[in-house]
Amino acid sequence: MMKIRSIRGMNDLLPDQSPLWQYLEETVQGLLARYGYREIRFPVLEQTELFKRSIGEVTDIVEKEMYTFLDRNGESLTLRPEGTAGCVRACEQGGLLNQAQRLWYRGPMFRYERPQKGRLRQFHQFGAEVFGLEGPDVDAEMLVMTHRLWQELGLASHVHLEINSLGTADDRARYRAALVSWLRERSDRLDEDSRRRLDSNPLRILDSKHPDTQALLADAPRLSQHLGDESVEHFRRLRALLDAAGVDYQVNERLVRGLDYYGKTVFEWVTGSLGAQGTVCAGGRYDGLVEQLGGKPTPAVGFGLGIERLVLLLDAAQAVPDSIARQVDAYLVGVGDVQAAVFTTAERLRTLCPVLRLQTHCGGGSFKSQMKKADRSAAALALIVGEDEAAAGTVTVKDLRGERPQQTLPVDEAAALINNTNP
RNA sequence: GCGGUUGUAGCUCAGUUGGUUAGAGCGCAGGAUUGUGGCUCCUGAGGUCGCGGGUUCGAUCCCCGUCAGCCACCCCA
Repeated sequence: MMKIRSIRGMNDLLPDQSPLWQYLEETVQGLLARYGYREIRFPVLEQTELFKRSIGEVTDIVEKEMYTFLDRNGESLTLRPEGTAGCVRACEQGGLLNQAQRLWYRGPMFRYERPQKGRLRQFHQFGAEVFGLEGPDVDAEMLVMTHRLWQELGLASHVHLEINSLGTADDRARYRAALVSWLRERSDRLDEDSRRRLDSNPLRILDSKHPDTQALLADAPRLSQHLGDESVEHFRRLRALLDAAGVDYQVNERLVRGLDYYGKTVFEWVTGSLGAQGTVCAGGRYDGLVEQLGGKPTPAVGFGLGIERLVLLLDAAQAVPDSIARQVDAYLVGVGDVQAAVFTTAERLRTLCPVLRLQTHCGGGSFKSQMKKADRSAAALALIVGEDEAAAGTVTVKDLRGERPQQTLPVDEAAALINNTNP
């Protein structure tokens, strides 16, 4: 019989990897909480229309990368390709947008793409969104916060920040017209993909990887010269705040981002250590989106952070903390016919040592093999209950990693010892 | 959707210019050591050589197809 495999690009997280994910998730969540962000959860599945209206009809995400299918009643549904649209929908529906909100979420996103390093069909993101604040102070706060994250994760030397301003919708429309007419006169020098984008999404031509196209663009009209006073001032103040906070950045005029709803501030944290998919965290301002989805005009900024990419980067940067290797603090073994005593001892210890991660050996086997398992578990302590201990109500505490001598103590005293010595 | 590359043990990989029982290291299980793990030594389990077809006396090896993984393009976190 044919074995069933997981769907392409949808990976399992096996237990050897999950401690690293937990470490990362706890670090990020802790940081968000320290900046006053609150968690929001919303479905993985939404009406297709939501994504078409927010991401943009002619973006690649909507055109060819969405997991879309018909529900039993004929309604078109889509597995979320990103979080912002659903977050806005949920906030609007939940009546949250009549005041400022700092929110975060985490979970799987889905895009029908060819998998490669750092890119999966089901991938996982943290998202943070702020509503009701015009910035640029919150824009800067987000960058200061993510900057702190890299420091806490030990990745500060592996990422750099690129920022740009896309201006207001009007600024962009004027620039788009100027760029398109300029490029059209030289369309014979454009690569095929870029020529196609002339009609669909001309700004994306700016960050084409094609060398000839990049060379051509050197003389093209510049977005920065089409920004209105408001956008220029917003960007200037953002840079001043970053300077004051000591956050290094590069202004990248070619940084345009792929989703239609961005305007004014856009940014990417990029690493060179991950191959072709070097963007680890990216986002920007989207002041028009809430209104576009039927709400009141509401300024907003947000970013997404790719968990898989961050896990890869932690490995590449050798920034995985040693502490996650130990998932069990103590391993309790039983010698002889002492099963009842094993359980009562273990339960007593779990009551008296509430933070102790205590694994009891099950499945029998020789004392020697049980000790071997205790060692392999990476536990710091082996706890031994033999016939003698069972009869006396004691337990033997053996330090597997350090120099402390082995001791046989009444269970309550052993618990006190463990509480005093175990981290 | 296009291109490149790789599929041999749980993992990392040897191997055969086509020839009997396909190997190693790590891991796993047991033992040397009947209440003490790690180090050492011994033993053992574990393989449709991705799948299907073809050539051949004979294919893990050669040919064709197919599937999957990886990397890259496009795009994005």
